Formats: sequence, C-alpha cells, structure tokens
Amino acid sequence: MPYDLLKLNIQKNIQISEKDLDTISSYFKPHLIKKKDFLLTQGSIYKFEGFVLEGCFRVFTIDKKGNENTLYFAAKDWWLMDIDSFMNQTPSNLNIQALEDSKILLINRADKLALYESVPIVEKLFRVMSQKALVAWQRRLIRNHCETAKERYHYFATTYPNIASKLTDKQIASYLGITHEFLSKIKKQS
Amino acid sequence: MPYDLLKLNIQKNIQISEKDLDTISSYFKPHLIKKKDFLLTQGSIYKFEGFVLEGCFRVFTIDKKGNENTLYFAAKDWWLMDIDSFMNQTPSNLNIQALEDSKILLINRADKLALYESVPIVEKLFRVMSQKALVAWQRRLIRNHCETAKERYHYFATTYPNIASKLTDKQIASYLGITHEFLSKIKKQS
DNA sequence: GAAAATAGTTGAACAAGTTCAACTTGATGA
DNA sequence: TCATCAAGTTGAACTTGTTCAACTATTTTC
Repeated sequence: MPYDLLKLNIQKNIQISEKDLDTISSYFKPHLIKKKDFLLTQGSIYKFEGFVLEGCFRVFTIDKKGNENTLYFAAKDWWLMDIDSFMNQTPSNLNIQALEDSKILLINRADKLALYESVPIVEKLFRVMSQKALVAWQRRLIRNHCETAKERYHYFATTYPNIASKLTDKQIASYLGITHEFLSKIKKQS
Repeated sequence: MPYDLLKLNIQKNIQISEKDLDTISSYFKPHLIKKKDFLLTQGSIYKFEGFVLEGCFRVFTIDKKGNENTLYFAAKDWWLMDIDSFMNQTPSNLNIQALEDSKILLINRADKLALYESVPIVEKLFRVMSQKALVAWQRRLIRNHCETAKERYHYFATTYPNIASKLTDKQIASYLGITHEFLSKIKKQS
C-alpha cells in the first residue's frame, strides 16, 4: 500500500480515474534513503522526481560566500524536484539531503517523459501542481519583503509545526534567510 | 498580425502545429488599456489571463501597513495572470495597473477552460510555462536572501534594461523590497 | 563511554536598511 | 502658464540583522 499516499495526493490536485492512478503509480519505484545521504548534489544532473512517503528532506544551495540557503523542506506527502535541472538536463544548483531515514517514490526522467505521453492527464496534474507551487512562492517572497525575521519565524513554526519540530535552528535560519545567531536571539525575545 | 507575437511566444515553450496555434489564438481578444488604468484590483476576482503586446504593466499588492509590494512587471511578450484568483475564483490579493498605454490579448475564464478541453496541448503549454516561472521565482527568493539591495538593484537594471527604463525608482524599489529613499542612496554610491 | 564534532547562546561592534522630515526637481493638468 | 502633485534627494536618528569570538550544551562516532 505505499501508493495510497501518492494516489490521495494526486486526487487532491485533479479528478482522475482509478485506472490512470494505477498506471501512474506503476511508474514510481520505492527507495530508502538513509539520514544525511544526498539524493542530489550541486553540479550533477537531476534524473529523478520524487514523492516523499516517510521522513524529511532539505533542498538547499550553497552560494559563493559558502552560505547555505534552504529553498524548502519536503516531509511526508510532499514532492521533491529540481525542475530546472530535470527539464533542461543542466547541472543542478541544488542539494537534496535526507534529514532522517526516509522512504521515497522515484520516477526517472525517461519514464516521466513516457508517462506524459501515455497518460495525458499527467500534464494537467503537473500543470495544476506547478501553478499552486507558483502561488506559494509568490506569497513567500512577499512575506520576505514585508515581514520581519521574527514574524517569518513564527509564521513558519505555526504553519508547519510537524516539519519545524524535526529541524535544527540552523536549518530553520537558512530557510528564513537569516543567521542562526540571530534566530537564537529572536527565540529568546518571544 | 497581432497574434504573431503570441504564436512565437508559445513556440518558445512547446512544439506545436500551426493549426493548434491558430485555434489557441482565436480564443484571445485584443484590448487597449490606458495608462494608469487597472486590469484588476485587490478584492475582485480575476476573470482573464493576458498576454502583453505593447506597453507595460505592474502587478502589486498592498499590505496591512499600506506598503506597495511589486510582484513583477509585464512588458511586451510577457504573460499576466493571477493564478490563485483565476483557478480558485477567490478574491484577488493583487492589483494590475498599466504603466503606459498598452495593448493586450485577453482570454476569459470560460474560454480558457474550454481551450484546455479542445486543445489538449494547452495543458502542456501552461505546465511548461508554470515550471519555468517557478524556477525564476525560486532564484529570485535566493537572490533576496544572499544578495544586498545594491546587488539586487544592479542585477535587475542590467537583466531587464528595457523594463527598468520605463519605471520610476519608487516602482523599482517596491519590486526590490526596499524603500525608495534607500534606493536613492544606493544609486548615489555607485 | 570518552572524544570529537556539531548545534545553540550570548555579547560587543558593526553594516544594512528604515523612518521621518525637509527640501528640490520634474511632470501634469485646468 | 501657473499651480499642484508626485518623484527623487539628503541627513540624522533609529531598528534590524550580521559578524566574530568565546562559551555551553548536545549529538555522533569510534
């Protein structure tokens, strides 16, 4: 039954037949990733797309100054992808690391392209998912512009309590775009 | 020939037949928008998607403190949409204003939904467009985290010189997420 | 179970960016 | 063409967040 979670997730995005759901599921293969192992490292080409069944991942870049910058965390029921690298087959700017022992469903690039062909509704699925993600990213940027670090921290901690509880303050700080020293001071204040 | 630009734009995203291009184009209607007029205001529901043929638009929100926050500018050859409001038929958080007299192709919501049905490749078109946009938003957030306002200003001014030249400093500042006073000081330094 | 590495705390000095207010310049419109 | 209104400039005081360094607490690892 590892595919139940995937199927439910898909149904949250589009209306789809059981048959199509089964076909889509059959393309995804379960994998176990150990804590601290990398699914992707900066410079390599991302050849998979993933759906998290258990555990938690962190997606981040390292800039010129050596600072880690977390794009997002992916826990159970979240998707993992480096769209840029996957679409264009260019070296990735991202690192994807398991924060704990994790279980994930993966589809490789050739199979994904085949899936778009054989199950046309998959285009719609990823269109809808991408558009929802786009809205979320727009909102996050706005929050970055008009809220202080303290406000952003509390938003994150209350919106994603189950993810936040798995993370170190250093990881949270790299997601908020502040230093971990400053996060420590924020937490002391409140 | 107002549809040539639209067709070229679509061809940059996907491979598509002339027939499909013509069908898609037929759903879009040209409109003129006068300088300072609004295509959308916060609180109303967005019923159109647009493609800019001439002129320039600004997409922004106004937060609780009354500060304007610019999400993006859309000049010739750019798309204009409030995905959130359009998809879910919820009141929009965005304002879309013409910065100069502009010409735009619009498709209304019912026609857009019909278009997805009648020309299936439109799903792929918007899937690809959304994924590209997503990558751009992710990069912008990272830049906001690891670059100073000065670096972000120069990145914007050199990456989009033709858009930047149409804008007031106040509008640029609201895009960068800084005050216009500080932008003035940045420009003086360099 | 000891040693080593990593995470978190705190303080002082600093840099980046804001706020407010006063002023100058430029655009716009009756 | 004069008056008005919005855009841009500048300075001083202030707030937010950074840097670096020294320290403590907590995990990891052998």
